[in-house]
Amino acid sequence: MADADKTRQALLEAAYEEIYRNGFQAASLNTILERTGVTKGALYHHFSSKQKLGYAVIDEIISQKLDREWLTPIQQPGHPIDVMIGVIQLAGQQITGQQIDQGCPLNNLAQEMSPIDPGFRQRIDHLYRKWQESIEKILRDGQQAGTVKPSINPADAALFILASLEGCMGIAKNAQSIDELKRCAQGLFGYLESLRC
Amino acid sequence: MADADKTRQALLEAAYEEIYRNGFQAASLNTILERTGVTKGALYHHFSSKQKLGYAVIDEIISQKLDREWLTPIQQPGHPIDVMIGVIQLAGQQITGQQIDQGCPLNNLAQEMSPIDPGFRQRIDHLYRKWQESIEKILRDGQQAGTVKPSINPADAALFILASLEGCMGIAKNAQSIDELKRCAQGLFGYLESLRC
DNA sequence: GTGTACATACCAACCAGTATGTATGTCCTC
DNA sequence: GAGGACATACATACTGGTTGGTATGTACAC
Repeated sequence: MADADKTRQALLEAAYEEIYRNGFQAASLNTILERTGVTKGALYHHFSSKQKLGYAVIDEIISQKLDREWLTPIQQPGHPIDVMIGVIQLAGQQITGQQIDQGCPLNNLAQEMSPIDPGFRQRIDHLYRKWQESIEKILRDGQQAGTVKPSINPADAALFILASLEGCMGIAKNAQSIDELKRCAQGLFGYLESLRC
Repeated sequence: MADADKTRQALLEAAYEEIYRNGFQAASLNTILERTGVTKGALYHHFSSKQKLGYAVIDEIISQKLDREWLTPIQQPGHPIDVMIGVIQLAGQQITGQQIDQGCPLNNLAQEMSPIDPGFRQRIDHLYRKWQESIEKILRDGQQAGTVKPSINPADAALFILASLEGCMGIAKNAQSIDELKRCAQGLFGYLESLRC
């Protein structure tokens, strides 16, 4: 049974890579099978369709990535604005040239799949909502602690911060330029500073 | 020869629709042919490959759309911040539910194609650059006229405005919600106001 | 008679998905 | 504890459909 779990996990990780590289629709099951050494029978034993495999990649791989890289670090103590800038800058430092070119895995799937598959759309929406709420929460906490302007609406600001973040990554992805990402992030930092009390 | 031009134009417009709906890779040439009533021989007479057809859609259809909906309106006289907010609000009013769901045609192609096809990437980059420069120009003019803060860097601010705009549309696309687009745009307007002198 | 603007028929490659077979483990019965 | 019954976890081979692309033919204009 441990072997079956390992097979399933290998499929999920290879599927994530293949989808990240080519998008979901252009992702080839045969390529995933070649990369893992798993056979088609095994794949369809674990996932009843390509669609279900894609759903599982969001629910298990991408969801974990979001947790690890955003939701958890954002909860550290400190001034909300400083914490957010710190988390964004850390992510920016760790990013590779390849990752810049390939963009945000969640946003890639959102732009490709949300108009054509409600199952994808809902799953992505769920993750975006968690992401947004994590920002909203620390803004609200900051308002109570007197470190964030009380005049702003935390939910609306969180939405805009999330959108700008994805926008910056999208622009930098097309420009294939870490420098452009950092220039763009400076604009976001300027906005974040304007929320400071 | 007028007939040939009409055939070519019909192909470009149908290709634009098909690509807008499904993305470039999933766009079907056969569907484009069905919609236009043109035959495959005619298509390959005008475009030597699917790739070249895609390039032409960017260079001719999407480029014109950008001109008509952004570059031209943004040049109207007035306070730069007011002009930009006006143009964005007008676009927001004219948008349909279907357009919300399908997002920005240029950003869709950027996210899908930039990592896997340099020809697409360069063409999209060219349009993004024009877009950004149009914003940069009115900010710079505003600085000279004393209506925009002299402390900001117009090029960096323009980059962030463009990124936020695309980010807002991307988030609203996945949420399939005009309301979310407007809430997100409010955040952008807040940032724009902070540039005012 | 030569180039333009198509039309028709076809092709190999690839796609997701399936039908069938099998090795292995587990559980229950006697 | 031997043995049949059943489920799990695959492996192999195949299918029908679709894809972008091409080879060949033709009508017409200059």
